[in-house]
Amino acid sequence: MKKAQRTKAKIEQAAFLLFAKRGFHATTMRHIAQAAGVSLGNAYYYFPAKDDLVFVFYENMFALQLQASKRNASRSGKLQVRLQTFLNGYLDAIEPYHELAREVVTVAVHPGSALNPFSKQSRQLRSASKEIFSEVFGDLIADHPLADCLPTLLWLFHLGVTLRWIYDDSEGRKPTIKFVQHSTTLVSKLIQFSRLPLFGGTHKLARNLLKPLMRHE
Amino acid sequence: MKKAQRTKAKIEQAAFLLFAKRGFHATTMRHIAQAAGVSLGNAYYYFPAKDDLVFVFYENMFALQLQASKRNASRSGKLQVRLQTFLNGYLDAIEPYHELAREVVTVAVHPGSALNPFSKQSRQLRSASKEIFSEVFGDLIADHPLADCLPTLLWLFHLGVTLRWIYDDSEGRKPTIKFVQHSTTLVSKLIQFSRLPLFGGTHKLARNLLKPLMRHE
DNA sequence: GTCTATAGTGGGATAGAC
DNA sequence: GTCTATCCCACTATAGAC
Repeated sequence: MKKAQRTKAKIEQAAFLLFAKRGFHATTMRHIAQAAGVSLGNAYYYFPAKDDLVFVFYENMFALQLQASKRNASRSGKLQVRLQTFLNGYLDAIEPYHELAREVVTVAVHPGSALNPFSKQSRQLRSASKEIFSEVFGDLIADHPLADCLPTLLWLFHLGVTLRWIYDDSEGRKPTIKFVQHSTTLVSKLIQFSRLPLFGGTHKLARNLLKPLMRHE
Repeated sequence: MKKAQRTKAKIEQAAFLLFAKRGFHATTMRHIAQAAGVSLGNAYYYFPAKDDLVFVFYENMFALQLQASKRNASRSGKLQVRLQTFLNGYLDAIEPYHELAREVVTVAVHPGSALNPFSKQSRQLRSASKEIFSEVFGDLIADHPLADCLPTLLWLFHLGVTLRWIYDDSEGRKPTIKFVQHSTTLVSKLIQFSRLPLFGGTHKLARNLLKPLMRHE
């Protein structure tokens, strides 16, 4: 391993520890540099902005989520139950980072930010996430008239759940659990209903709406 | 008018001009104080944080939107057309602030921020907005089984449209226009469909989902 | 209560020497 | 690649004038 890589890794490790311990805002670049045993300027050499370190942290959080979600996913049963189980597993996995997530959205939502879920930089993460929805729920949606759109829709839905969770400052996240319970029911009902010929006219509409979200892939 | 009010207004005016000219980030408290002809300390006396000035600016944008939207709203015709006209008027009204809006979301989305659309501080704005939806579309939804929820739903929808607009960096905002066209069609179809007895079971679900959003009012 | 002036803290980011 | 020194800015503190 090259020296440069080691230095970079040291800075990342120090940053992650401090982020987890004190949050993003309270962790300064000076803290990170000191904990990593490098100069401030050197930290900036590898990470031109603090947000870049946050992005790497965010990528790691996602990797964690991917693992946990695959583990907890059941491959049989009703769509609603499976969706609920899947999302509950996901929420359990990210629970330790609730405080951090509240801070990260501040940065993530900025249109030019790499952390923004629609950004070019997070394209890989996004594709990987959609892939998971397609794998885990593929058997249930394969014959659906909107089969090509559903992974994207489910990915959007999971973003919504994540947002609800971020804004949930209650003790046991009961409101989020309730939200997941009700929204998965609604979503699976809508998915079922949309199979009916009555909704034939809305399919093209839905596809048009999602097209821009699918363009980067 | 008291001297204090005049000073406060001076600072606000200076801030708004500079925000519009250079953006939030590039405008420093020193600039604002200097342009307003007051000391830095005095600016902080009235606005303890820069974000407080941003919030007042944001409130103003909203007031503008309310006026424009009421002006442009047609009171007859199909729901889809009326929704589309309404939203297009809204988008025209906020168009001059597109650059600024991109910056403001960064602050607004933070769960603890006053600018966050779900925050306590913006309760009045939120109620006023919902009130508008209820006034402008009241005749079409009065007899709907979900009549009590629809203003909140439409308000959420308008937030979604705003977000789409913020992320639209194209020249003439064509993608947003398209989005409004398609999404208003989908939304009005869903509102129509949800009148059918077939959907009786989903009404309680929808109401449960929206309950938390309605609690602060 | 309103306002100025000034000095200082701390943190993000950069320049330039080595 | 790495460091030191420096800049700029949000924000605080304070002492005092009106």
